This record gives sequence, C-alpha cells and structure tokens, in this order.
Amino acid sequence: MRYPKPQKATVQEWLRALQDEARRQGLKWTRQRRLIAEVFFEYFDHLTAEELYEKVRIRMPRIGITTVYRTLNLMVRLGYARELNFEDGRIRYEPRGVKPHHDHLVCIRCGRYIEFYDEPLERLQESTARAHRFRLVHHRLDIFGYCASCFQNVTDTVRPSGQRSAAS
Amino acid sequence: MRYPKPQKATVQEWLRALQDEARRQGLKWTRQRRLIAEVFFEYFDHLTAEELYEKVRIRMPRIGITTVYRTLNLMVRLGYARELNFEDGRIRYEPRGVKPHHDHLVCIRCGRYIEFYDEPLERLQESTARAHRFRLVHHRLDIFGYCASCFQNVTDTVRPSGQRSAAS
DNA sequence: CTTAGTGCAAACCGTTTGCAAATGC
DNA sequence: GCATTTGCAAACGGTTTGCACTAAG
Repeated sequence: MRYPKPQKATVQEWLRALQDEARRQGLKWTRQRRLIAEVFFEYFDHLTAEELYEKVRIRMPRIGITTVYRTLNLMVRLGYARELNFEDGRIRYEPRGVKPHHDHLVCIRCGRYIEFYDEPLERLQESTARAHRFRLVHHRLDIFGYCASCFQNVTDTVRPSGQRSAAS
Repeated sequence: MRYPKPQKATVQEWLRALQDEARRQGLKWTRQRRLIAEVFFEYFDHLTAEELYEKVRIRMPRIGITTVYRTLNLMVRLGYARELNFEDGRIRYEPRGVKPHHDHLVCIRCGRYIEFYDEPLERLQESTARAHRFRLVHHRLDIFGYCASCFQNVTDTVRPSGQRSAAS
C-alpha cells in the first residue's frame, strides 16, 4: 500500500520545523541545506545519497555530494530522517514522521518495494521483546520475495535455484 | 534464546556435503577452504569476514583474508551460508540450515543479540505477504533496543534523546 | 599437466574528513 | 567579523579483483 504524497503545505511545515531546530542549535540555514531538505521531503521516497544528489543538482549544479551526505546526517541527527538498509550496500533515507511507521515488502527481482503496516504484527513484536526482557526502541521488518508481476515472469522461465532448504 | 552448538558430527557432515557439492561443480577442495568452512561451522555465530579470518589465522597463519571472503561468497552461492546485515556497515555470515530460521533482538548499547523464533509472528508475515499478492522468499526481522542489563545502565545515567516521535 | 585457488597489492565504492575559500548571522 | 558550511580532493574501511605463483584433480 503506497501512501499519498504529502501536500506542499506539509513540506513547507517540515522545512520550517527543521530550520528552526537547526537555528536553535546554532547551525546555519544555508541555501544548500534548504534545497536538499526540500527535495528530500518532496520526493519522500527511499532515496540514496547519490539519487538525492542527482535530483538536487538539477536545481543547483555546483553543489557537492559531500553536502548532501552532511545534510542527510544532520537530518538523521535531528530526527527528521531515518536510515534504511536494504541489502545492496548503500544507505537509503526516508523522511521521518511524515508518514507513519511501516515495513517493507522488497521484490528481489525488480527491486520495487511495497510499504505496509500491520497492527497485529506490531503488537506481536512488542510482546516478543517483552518476553525477552528487552526494551524495544525500533525494529525493522523486510520481507523479500517476488511481486505479483515478477513472479509470473520467474515461473515462465527458470525457477531460482541454489537454495538448499525451504524458504525461511 | 541461544541454540546449542551443534555436535562435532554435524560439522563433519556439513563439511562433507559442502565438499561434495563443490567437487560436483568442478571446484577444488583446498586446505584453506576446508579450514575456513570448518571454523565457520564450528563457531556457528554471526561472524564478520574479519572475525572469521582472525580465528582461522590461528591455525593457518599465512592465509589471506581474501580467501576468507572468497570462501564465504562460495558458501553463500552454494547455499551453506547466509548474509546478515545489522546496522554497522559490515556483512555478517551464519551457517544456513544448521539451525532453524530465527530473527534477532539486537542491543543498541552493547551490541549483543538474542535469537528468537516466534511461530505466530511467522504466520502473520506470510499472510501479510499473501494479502499483497507477494511471493515470500525470505524475510528479516530485527528488533533494536536495550537488553535488560543495558537498560538499567541507561536509565541510571542519561536517556538517549534526539528522537522526535515515539519509538516506532 | 591442466585448471582453479591462493595471497599479495591495488582497485573499488559508498561514505567521511581536512582544509582553504565562501557565507550565514 | 566570527564561526560555521561548502566543495574539492584525499582518506577511509569493508570488499573485490588482477596477476604471478601454487596446488588440486
């Protein structure tokens, strides 16, 4: 289930809040930071630093990818972004708090992901943590598999092999 | 809940199976590969390549870390190892099929992890995938938080801050 | 003896850091 | 003006690769 893109107003609210927070900490609100944050909140997707850099560069060609990294880290520090970690060795970022917590179904063929939220699943995780005397802070659930359209193609051609035991 | 270490016999069986599989593919079964696989199956833990290298080096000092990486990748390819991915930027490996599927509770303070398996949680994930017309292959659930002893220490000192919304 | 594997060093790639110049406040 | 940020290039750290040498089959 995809969530709708946020209204422009929301992006502006978020920018404002971030700017205020940054200023409160004695940080400067530069053109670069504003642009990066704006594009980030607008795209609102699971972007890598590189992808965000490409989008930002269209509007500010002389910007450096370093600044993108630094701004993303800043937003993580201030709680406005969250790092995600699918299995491809690069960090993805998504705005935090803009949309509610959710987990991911990731297609291992086309790379597309679907966001979902399942209340009983959340509850069950909490009780599992409690059962282990564990204080839950956050969790990550990624389900890997084939999306509907990719599964068709896979069964049409060759079934993936090399797995010695059943799907785990 | 920790699972018991496997019997020596099991390690030997696994080595045998891996050796046979490798040979069947026209690959050579070298001293290095045997040693790396043996230590890997014995330790049976969430080792990084570096950690495995250190352990292997005790018994074969001139071995290169390159060989460890290559052997791990080989075992992944043949289905004898699984890559894990906690949030520290390095790949961890665990033998596959030796112990049943499980998920992880990871302590964000001391880094210790607890393995757990929760049947209803598994079922629920399957039905969620089905609901999205998604063909589940595998999944990953990591719950991050404070283990019992670390939580005490944290509350004794300072509570972690910087989170803008409640725990997700 | 042929083919694949090893170990070294160098390359790679995503990310971070040092530094002089630029800019917010 | 002063401190922080920028952009570049260089460093970093985990992982992979090229290559001459070694060893398995």
